[in-house]
Amino acid sequence: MLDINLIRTQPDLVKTGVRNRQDPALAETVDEILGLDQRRRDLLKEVETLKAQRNTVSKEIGKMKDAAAREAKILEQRQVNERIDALDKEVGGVDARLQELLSQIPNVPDTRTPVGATEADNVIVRTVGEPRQFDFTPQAHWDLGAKLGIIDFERGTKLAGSRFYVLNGAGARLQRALIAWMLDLHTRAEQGYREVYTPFMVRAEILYAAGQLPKFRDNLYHDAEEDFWMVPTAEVPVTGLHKDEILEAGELPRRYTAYTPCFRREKIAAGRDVRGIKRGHQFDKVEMYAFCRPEDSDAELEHMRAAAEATCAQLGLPYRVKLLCTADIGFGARMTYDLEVWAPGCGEWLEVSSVSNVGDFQARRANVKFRREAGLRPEFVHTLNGSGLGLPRTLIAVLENYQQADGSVVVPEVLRPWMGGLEVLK
RNA sequence: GGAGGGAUGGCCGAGCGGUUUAAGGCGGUUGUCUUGAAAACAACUGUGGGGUUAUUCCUCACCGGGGGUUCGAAUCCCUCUCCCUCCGCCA
Repeated sequence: MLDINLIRTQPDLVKTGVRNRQDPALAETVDEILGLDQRRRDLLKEVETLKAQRNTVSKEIGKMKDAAAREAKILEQRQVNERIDALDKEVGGVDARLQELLSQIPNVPDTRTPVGATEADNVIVRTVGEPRQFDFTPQAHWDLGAKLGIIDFERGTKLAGSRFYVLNGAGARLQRALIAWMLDLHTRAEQGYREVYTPFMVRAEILYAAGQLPKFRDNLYHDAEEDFWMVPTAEVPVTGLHKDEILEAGELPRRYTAYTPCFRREKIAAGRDVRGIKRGHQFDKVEMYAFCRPEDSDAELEHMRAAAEATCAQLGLPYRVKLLCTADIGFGARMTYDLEVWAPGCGEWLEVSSVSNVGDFQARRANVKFRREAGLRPEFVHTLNGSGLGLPRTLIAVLENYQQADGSVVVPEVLRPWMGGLEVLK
């Protein structure tokens, strides 16, 4: 959610933003918002004057002794109340429309976000690590995993249908090792994230606060009976953690890391990426999240990007860092880095992390503020989120990068303590 | 699942149709006193919106959320959420 004040004072900045996001029609929405905002303020002026009068008159009535005069005053006030009701109704209508339109306007891209027309205009910032040279043809994880007996696609389908799988034995343990190792990495002092375990089902209002509703309703799983919503990412419950709170300036930045399963319908992508474990309705992810002061969010983005990079680097996976262009950044993001790891078996770069500075866009919606100093007005915090990392794709990259000619897979050194010392999956 | 009791400012806690401009207390900030601190005393101390600006003042809304009754609602009615106590069930 953008600040109405920003739209009021710098409409051209907002319009340029939506054009750069390749959504020029929204520029007209900005104009409609400006009109509604003016109308709203005009109405408020009128109705509030009337309400001030009513408050005065009501007090007078309370003190009146003469019954006839009192009755006359009450009748008179009834007339005024009709006008107030009508105006209130109109304000309500204007307000609802205004909120609806306002919620359709995406965040203004950061000046450093490259302007681009398609995802082809994303900028590769750097590539780290050399893709390994194989003296045999590397297998894709769906072959590798099936032959090792650690990924069972048939039984996954039996249990829940397409896009589901079962991790078996060392495969299940490898994923658990990755999760535990990642959480331990992010909670170390130099990264500074606090581990939290949150509900995996939340109320609708938490999804509104995180910006998932109403826009992404179709991608969410929902229990109608209890009105519980399955989280599509840990970003949702962690954003909600400080909903309607005013934080102390001294406790910022607040960094959180959380492991959750993520549940997504993936309707839009039906038919794409059906093979393997790259995209499913249920996947695990370790997420990083930060609440910070506005002036610190640029640095916080780099800190989080570095934390995500460290995860890839310490696993020994070749990866590259992409700076997303205006056409490809998410709705709430001002600036986003994507991290992609190389998967030699399926022969593609897999997005394992997306690290974004959301500015005050989400904080405004979730109403998370901080107080700079005692006595000063609370201000909105900035929030950032990033994966650290998504599990299925990291698992793919580990299996495919560490495979050997005989179909066995070497366990990356850093994971061995969580694997009971196991060195090779075979 | 059943029965009952609650939700009021940063915290505690009164108010249960009209001098409430939400009492009182605690905490906090500032000041007086003091070499300094404490104590005492005094003042100030919520959030959001709109207007105004001689930067100060005016105004509206908010007593868990939403809706209603009324000239007037923290107070009455409806509804939802959450918390507590007891019973039942249960990993």
